[in-house]
Amino acid sequence: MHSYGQYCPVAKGAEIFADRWTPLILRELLADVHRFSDLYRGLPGISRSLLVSRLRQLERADVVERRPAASGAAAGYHLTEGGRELRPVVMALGEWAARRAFGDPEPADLKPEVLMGWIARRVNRDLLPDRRVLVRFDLRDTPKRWWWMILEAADVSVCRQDPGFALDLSVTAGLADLYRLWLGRVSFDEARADGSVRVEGATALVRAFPRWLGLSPLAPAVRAGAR
Amino acid sequence: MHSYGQYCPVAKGAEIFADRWTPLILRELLADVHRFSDLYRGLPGISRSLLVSRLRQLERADVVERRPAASGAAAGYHLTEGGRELRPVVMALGEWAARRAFGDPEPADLKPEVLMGWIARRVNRDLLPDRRVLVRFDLRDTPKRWWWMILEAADVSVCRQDPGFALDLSVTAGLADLYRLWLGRVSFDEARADGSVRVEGATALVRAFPRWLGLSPLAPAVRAGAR
DNA sequence: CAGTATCCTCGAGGATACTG
DNA sequence: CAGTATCCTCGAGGATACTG
Repeated sequence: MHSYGQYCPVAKGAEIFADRWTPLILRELLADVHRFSDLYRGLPGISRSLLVSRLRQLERADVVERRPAASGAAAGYHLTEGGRELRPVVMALGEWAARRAFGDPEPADLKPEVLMGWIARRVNRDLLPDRRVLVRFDLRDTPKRWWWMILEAADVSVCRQDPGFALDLSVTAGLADLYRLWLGRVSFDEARADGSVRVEGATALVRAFPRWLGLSPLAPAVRAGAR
Repeated sequence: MHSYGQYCPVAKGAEIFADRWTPLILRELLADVHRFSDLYRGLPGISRSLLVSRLRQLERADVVERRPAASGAAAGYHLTEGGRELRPVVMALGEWAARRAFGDPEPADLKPEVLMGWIARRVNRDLLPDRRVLVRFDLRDTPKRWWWMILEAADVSVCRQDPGFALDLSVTAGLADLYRLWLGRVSFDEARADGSVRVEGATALVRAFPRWLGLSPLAPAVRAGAR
């Protein structure tokens, strides 16, 4: 970690926070991603060794704590109390960018596996019905179009193969359209109205789906910036 | 500027903000430092070419605007409206660090010329008397001990030579003590009580001095973190 | 004062293969 | 799954001298 050689809180904070990849690693940890492989998959472009090195730096700064596998619990990285207090910093940065540095998506920034992970993690599980729901996403403009999401109160998981049991809902959208919706650049009503996102299935489920879908925590800021 | 290749506000914000030196440059601009040489002097350790390159990046990001010299006004760098909106981000980072990553000063972090600049810029000029006040600082544990500060409602300036006119106040302190005071780690009363900072001169001026001295904007957070 | 131009260094981090 | 070990590259940025 680079030292600025200044006795100033902004300098000390920047030494810890303002390093390549670190804000994104904190974003993942704040979104309750804890396992090394999940962090790695959520940050395409980082190398395994750089991720390890950043996590070690954050451990030394008392922001992250590595919990070895215990009975029942998998090993993983967790924010300390001090680390959790970085949420307002990450949010302030994201809110600023949502308003001031966030345009329409560039194709190179759109990654189906990243978006599917974001969506799955933010599903409002307490609003789900008392049974397993299977949703298929058809990202019609991508090479590997089909994604399945299994929604249960206990867990939401994503897979690339048809799990084989009965489909409840089918969502059809362009990749950019689904990104725009989840990030709040367009509302569900707008996306439905212009046909960019289509949801099909039993009427009750189609109606419930928008409530299950938890948008990005930055969706309100993106929405405000898009007007 | 490095791209993270993600359509996410935190990523886009980090591309602009979370780069080496950038948070400190923004701190200076937010503190109304505008001239290239003043920015350079406030960031010991940066090279001229790196400062130029960071300022250019911030111009491209629409955060900074370079105003060429006009009649009466010197050339300088100014925050755009979007740039000024980064203040909550810089403050959130500083407040976090003040609470969680800010201990007692390391000798290598203490630089008299930096601290004198900070103090001069934050003097409460509207509380000054209706005349010029000359204050001499004796940083008794540093090689170049003597600093003079000329306080006027219109401007506060620092110099290394005795300006020659009558001295109003004399402040004697160790360098670390003066840093601790200005950053809020100790209060004026505590510093006076333990003798770490001594102020001498006419009684009325000695009484008024603590009100003239505007502490760091992060002093409340440092104070809260130091207990 | 406010930079630019040139040359060069070194260390951050990538690529790849391997491991408990 | 969660890393470590090794080797190597390249580009960010330092040093220095110069300029309108």
